Amino acid sequence: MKRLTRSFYARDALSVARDLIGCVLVHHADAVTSVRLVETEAYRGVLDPGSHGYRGVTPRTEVMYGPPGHLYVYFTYGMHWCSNVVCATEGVCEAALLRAGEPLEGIDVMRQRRGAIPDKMLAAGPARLAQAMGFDKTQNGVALVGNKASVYLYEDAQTASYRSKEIAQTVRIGLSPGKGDDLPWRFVVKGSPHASRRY
DNA sequence: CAGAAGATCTGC
DNA sequence: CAGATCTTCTGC
Repeated sequence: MKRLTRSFYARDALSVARDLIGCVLVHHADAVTSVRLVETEAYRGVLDPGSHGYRGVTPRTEVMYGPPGHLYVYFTYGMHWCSNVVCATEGVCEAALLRAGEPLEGIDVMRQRRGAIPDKMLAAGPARLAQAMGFDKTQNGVALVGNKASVYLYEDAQTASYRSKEIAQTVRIGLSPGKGDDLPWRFVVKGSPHASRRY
């Protein structure tokens, strides 16, 4: 297994989102939980009406405008947390939304967090994934790189096999008309039972 | 300072 | 298919 380093994140969000497919996301908390990503989306700051960073730096978006290789966690709809990895370089807002994954380690812990539901439902959606992984505002801004990181990503032998599966590139989910809903910046492993919706 | 929308999910 | 539920930002 090989940890993703700063140079992986220091690219445009579209490239990062695509290459995150098949990578493993890990959270070392009281217990260890991990998922293999099967669905991501790119959000591209000032280029992208769908991005929280479209209108520049605010208290909420400052993490995305910061250095790459950090986690951006936001709260929405009055009850959900969603997580992204920050891309590009400091001062440039780009991020990849972590939309769905296949549970690997800590499945029992994920069930404690999410309820007694099937594996394929534990992380099938950005808010479900964040809940299964135990992410909330505590993790907003944490570094994904460096030896002390408790949240990080890695690639392994299976990563290549996931990347060589058929990856669908589609429009993003949940955006209002005119807010970048026509941009094909979503990546999903075709036919994956762990995706937020079948494709 | 008020109002509206929101990168969603669950249960009816 | 509607309700939950509250943060964040915009406009006045």
